[in-house]
Formats: sequence, structure tokens, C-alpha cells
Amino acid sequence: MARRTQGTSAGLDRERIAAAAVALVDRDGLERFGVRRLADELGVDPMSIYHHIKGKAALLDAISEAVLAEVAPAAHDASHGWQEIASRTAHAYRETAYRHPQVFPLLATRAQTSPVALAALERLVTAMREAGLPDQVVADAPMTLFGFLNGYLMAVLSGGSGGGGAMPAIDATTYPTMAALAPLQAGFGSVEEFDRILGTALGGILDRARAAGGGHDVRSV
Amino acid sequence: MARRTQGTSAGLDRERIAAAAVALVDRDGLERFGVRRLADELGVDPMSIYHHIKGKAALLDAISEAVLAEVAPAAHDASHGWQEIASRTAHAYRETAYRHPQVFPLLATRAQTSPVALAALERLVTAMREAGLPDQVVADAPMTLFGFLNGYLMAVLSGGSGGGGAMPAIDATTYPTMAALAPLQAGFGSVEEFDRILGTALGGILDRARAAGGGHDVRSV
DNA sequence: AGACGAAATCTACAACGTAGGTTTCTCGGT
DNA sequence: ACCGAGAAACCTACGTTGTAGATTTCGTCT
Repeated sequence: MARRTQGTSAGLDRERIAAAAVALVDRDGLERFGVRRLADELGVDPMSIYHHIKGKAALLDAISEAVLAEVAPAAHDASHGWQEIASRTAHAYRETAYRHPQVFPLLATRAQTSPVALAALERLVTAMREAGLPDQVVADAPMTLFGFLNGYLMAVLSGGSGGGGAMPAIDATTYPTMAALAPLQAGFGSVEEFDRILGTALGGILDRARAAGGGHDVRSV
Repeated sequence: MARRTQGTSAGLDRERIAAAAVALVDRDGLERFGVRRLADELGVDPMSIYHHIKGKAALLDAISEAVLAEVAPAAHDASHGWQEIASRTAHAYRETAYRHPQVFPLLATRAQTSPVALAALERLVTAMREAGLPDQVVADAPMTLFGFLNGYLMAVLSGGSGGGGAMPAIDATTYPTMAALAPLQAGFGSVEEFDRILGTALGGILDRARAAGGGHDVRSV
């Protein structure tokens, strides 16, 4: 119905396609996503898309790139310490993930080499180095931080888009300790939980830096 | 050719199917995996599989369950401290992941509720609690640890099954710090790297326990 | 022998990704 | 005002996928 009469330039370009693809995945999920459905959404023939994007794999790349670009860059302001930068970046990442839960698996799965991602990492490691952290600790930091972020967010977001917790009622007699701890896991997916775990990760980095006997100003914010 | 003549009981059951599925994914990858190919492999009609497993989703569940069962249970011996248990479990998990790199995305994506997984967690949290760590720290530990494990292993294993590093040559002029640190990321995917990052995570947990002023014996192995 | 439930199979369909060829629009040079 | 070139959109077609539904065959018990 909305399909263009043949030949008229429908104003298709990579950006418009990516935006529509993100919207479609947000709505119907990754499983249901496909070239044909996307074409329908755009009111366009499936094959038209191939003139701008090479194939489905490239389409998925475009989606994750577009979503990643939404991550608010953590204050370019260099006056913040590395922990501040790391925390801001992590929270921005989390918020974007929550905004596009269905897309997130793509982010966690694909190696991110886009300029935005690299620029963010560069800012972080630079700040860490200036704070005097040992080089090896700084070199490991991106993997440590984003490994944790991706794994944690994946776990949290896999629990259905609805709202029900993902914990499937633990049997108290066979797993007594876990059952006893269950109440403390009430805020599953909450910012508070995120902050606690993020704090643990950053604390671990700081701790390792101290142990390795880094530069001058290892302690403090 | 290997196809059974119709009707003979081919001795199909959930276990045999899962084993063949794992082998198939190991060989051809997740993308190429499908019900029909699996049926071919088993010398069986595609529809036969549906008599033992409800659909493709359930098939993927069976795969990840089978692989997870391979994880060597960390010494049931209760004489070890929680850090020992955590470390052993993490290494066993890593080894299984490396044995089935193509399957791993399934493990990281799906919420694990199988008895083996829960039993392992129960052992860990029990040991942590006995060591006197604060309840909230213990409650967060599984997410912290497995979040990190899944995220890190996902990143490492996504770099093609071959052996080439995943780092795509960083431009030294636009990202000077990262370029300077590149040599220190040489052993990408190595046990040493894994140990460093695992140590950071465990250190973070210990640190947080100390800060929260836990029970009696917070310090030490 | 005959009946019954479980297991394996056959048939069929809608949806998918995309290669190859054809039509139509846009636009600069004359 | 015309034309030719190149890009953008489209149509057709093929092989493959997941799986619903009906059908056949087997092993087992009476």
C-alpha cells in the first residue's frame, strides 16, 4: 500500500535504513527481524536495500553502530578523574542498553571498532594513565570493564522485555544459601544493583593498581 | 544414504540428539546450524527430532545444557576457601568455553537454571558466607563473577576461531594512548590475561567486603 | 493374532536471504 | 530541448529454513 511506484527515488540511504532497522528490532525483536520485513516497513522492495548495505550481516553491523552512537559521550571535560569517566561511561552505556534491550545482544557479540567506541576508550585509558596507574592495569581495563558490562547487562536484559524477574524461584531445600540470599536480589536490574557491581569492578582495578605499586597518585577519586 | 529405512527405531533420544547438535555446531558454527542439517547428520528425517525436542529453541537449550554439563565441577571438597572455589570454577568454565567457542554465545545469552549451574553457585555462595562476607556482597557475587566471565569470554572468542588477534590495528596518531598500550595486550586470550582480569574481579569483591566491614575472617585466601 | 501407543516418516507451506536481469529516474553536456 | 550515462529501485526466481498435519511402521502386551 505504502509501496512506492516503481522507479521513484524513495530517498533511501544508509542512515535512514539503519534508523528503521533499529526501530523494527526494538518493536519485534531480533528473531523476527529480516530484510523483507524491513523493506515492508520502509515501503520499499527488499532488493533496494542491497544497494546501500551489502547483506544481512552488514545490516546488523549498521544497527549496532547506530545504537552505539546514541551512547552519550562521557563528559569530554578532562578535569574528571578516571573513575568519574568510567562511571559516567558505564551509566551511559547502561541507559542505551535499556533503551534498546532487543538490540543489545548485537553490541555484546560484535567487536566494536567504530570511532565513537575507540574515542571513548582512548579518553578512559588516557585518564587512567595520567592518574599514574601501572600500564598493565590500564591495558587490561577496557576488557575488564566492558567485559563485565556486556556480561551483566546481557544477563539482566535477557529476562524478557516485560518486567518479570529472571530468577525462576529457587528451591529452598536443595539450595538453602541461595534461597536465603534471594531477598537481597530483589532489585534485579535496578540502578542500585548496577552501581554496586560497577563499584566492585572499579574497586578491583584500583586495588590491583595499589598492589602493583603504581605511580604517584594511585589513591583517591 | 545413511538414512534409515522408514520406521526402524533409530535409537533417537534427547541425549544423543544434543551430543550430535553440539558436534555439529562445533564443526560448522551456529549460523549454519539447523534442524535439517542435524537430521542429516543423524541419518534421520527432520521431523523425527521433534518427537524428542519441541522446536529449535528447545534444541538450542539442549545444546547449552549439554555443554554446561561438561564444566568440571570445582572440587566438591569444602576445605577450600571461596577464592579457591571461584577461581577453579572460573577456569573450568573458561576451558569449556575454549573447547566449544561456537557454542559459547548460547551460554552467555541464555539464563542458566540447570541443576549443575545452580549447584555450583550454591557451593560458591555458601563458602563465601562461611568466610563471613556481608550478605549483600555474597548476593551480588554470582552476577559479578559470571557477568564478567561471560562478557570477557564472549569478546575473546568472537575473534574468529582461527587464532588471529581481534585487535584491528589501532591508528597511533588519533589514539596515541591505546597504541602505546597495544604491546601489553599481546597475549590476547591467554590464560595469563584471564588470570589478571579474574584477579581484578575477585579483588574487587574482597575489597568491597572489607569496606562493608564484614564478619570475622574477611581477609586472606 | 490383533490392538495400541510411541516413534519415525512424508507432504506441504509460508517465510527467508539474495543472485541476476530489467525498468525507471536524475542529471550534466551539448 | 535533447541525449546518453549512471544510479537507484524493482521483479523474478532459486534454494533453504522451521514446522504443522496426516500417515506409516515398529515394539509390546494381551
